[in-house]
Amino acid sequence: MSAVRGARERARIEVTAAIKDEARKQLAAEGAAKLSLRAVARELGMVSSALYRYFPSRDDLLTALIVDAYDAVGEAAERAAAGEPGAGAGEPGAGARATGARATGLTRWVAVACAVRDWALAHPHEYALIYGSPVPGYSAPQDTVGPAARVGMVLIAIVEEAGRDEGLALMPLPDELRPEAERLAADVAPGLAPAVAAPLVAAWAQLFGLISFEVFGQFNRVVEAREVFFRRAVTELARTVGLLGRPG
Amino acid sequence: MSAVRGARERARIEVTAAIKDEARKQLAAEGAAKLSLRAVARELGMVSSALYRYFPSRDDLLTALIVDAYDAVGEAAERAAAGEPGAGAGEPGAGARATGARATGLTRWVAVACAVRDWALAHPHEYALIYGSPVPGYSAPQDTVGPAARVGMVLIAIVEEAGRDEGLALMPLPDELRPEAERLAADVAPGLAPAVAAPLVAAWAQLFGLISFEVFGQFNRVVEAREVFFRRAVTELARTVGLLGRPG
DNA sequence: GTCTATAACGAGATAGAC
DNA sequence: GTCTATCTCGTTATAGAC
Repeated sequence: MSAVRGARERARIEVTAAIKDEARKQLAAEGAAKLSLRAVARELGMVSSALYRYFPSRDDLLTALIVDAYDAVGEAAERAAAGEPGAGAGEPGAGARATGARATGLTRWVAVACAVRDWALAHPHEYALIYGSPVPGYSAPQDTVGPAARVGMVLIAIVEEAGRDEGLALMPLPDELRPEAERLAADVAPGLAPAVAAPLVAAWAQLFGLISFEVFGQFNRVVEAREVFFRRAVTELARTVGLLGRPG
Repeated sequence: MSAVRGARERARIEVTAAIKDEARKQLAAEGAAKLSLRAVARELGMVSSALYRYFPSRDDLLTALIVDAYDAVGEAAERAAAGEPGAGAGEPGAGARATGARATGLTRWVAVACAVRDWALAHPHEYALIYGSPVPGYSAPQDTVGPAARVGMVLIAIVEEAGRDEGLALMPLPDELRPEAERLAADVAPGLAPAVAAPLVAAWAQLFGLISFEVFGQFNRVVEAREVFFRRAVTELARTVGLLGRPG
């Protein structure tokens, strides 16, 4: 009985994964707006109504893809922040680990930025799904806000820790921004100094501006040495959130 | 005879404009991926084959919409840089004109950023068309690169002029970025110092990162006081391209 | 209970004959 | 330009296999 349920659940998980994989293929080929349950079913050799056992509607399938994408980029960011390898040139502590020293806030910041960029370049269509134009007629449910926040949380944690361990070199918070900064800090990261909340959100948006321009082709015929350019830009970005120092 | 041709040409211009207007409506309703010549024709009371006398293909209609959008945001940026009103809170020289003084580089920079943001918020679907996810199956022809460059050219001109009139306070150009910066400066703005080219392109991308996050909904439940936050962020951004000073 | 298949609905796109 | 026959789509109801 429990073995049967185990087998059923395993089968269910496998079919669910197959549906999402096929849907991701269509995402790449036709775009999110044209994602079609029938086409997915056809390609899988199923009948369209069978898909409704796994996803109650087309929008629910889209939501699952969006959550998966946010989770994938969030996990890449978390691994990079923790100093795990895999991102290649981006991981922090490549030199510091040898000497036993902890990676600095700046190094971790750049590592996370590079990890997010690497993921985006490797999965441009999933990146477009979450950071590109909204899908017409689709409105994201509450389920997406947690996964969507993961990358931002990683950046917050880096700056928070660096503030404790190394101190931050911040611009003074302008008066006109004080109420917003205090609300933001309280809302999103209790314990974060209001003076760092506003620059941090700005740097977060600006980081994805750099990545979006590269992934969406705005850098064609403009920027050629993209990785070195990106590393330089996000290092300067780190300075605006108070993370000082020059890269090694 | 020439009067007849004049009337014909006037009619052609009017119909072309009507087609593009209807196409823009569909852009808003269904997204660029589902833009269909047939639906546009139906809505205009024409037959689909008649549209082909105005646009040889769906992609040509898309290209026209893209060029129009780049031109519209480019013109908004150029007007703001020239100190023309219309953007509301953003125009430079509001105080300086009264005293007869020229707007500073920083003031003009912020004015351009605000004008681009205002345009984007007023035309979110056209903004998505040019700065959002690429349209699947569509590849932009050469005709779009000129209009696409207009906003960037405005930013370059502001920094160039400020460099002549006020001087710039720049970070030193790192060696690893020197070849790219020199190529970029030579390619895109002869006469621009290589040390400013790289930060300028980065600031350009980051500016659109701020706007995209706002237009695409990433700031929902995160940033509430969006205009004051935006003005602050782009002012700080101006500092990274050597435009110094605090806003008035 | 869990799944798949058949059939159907209303709406819309599409291709081709006329 | 028009009309029609044939596709697609999301979604539901229903019946039967395991």
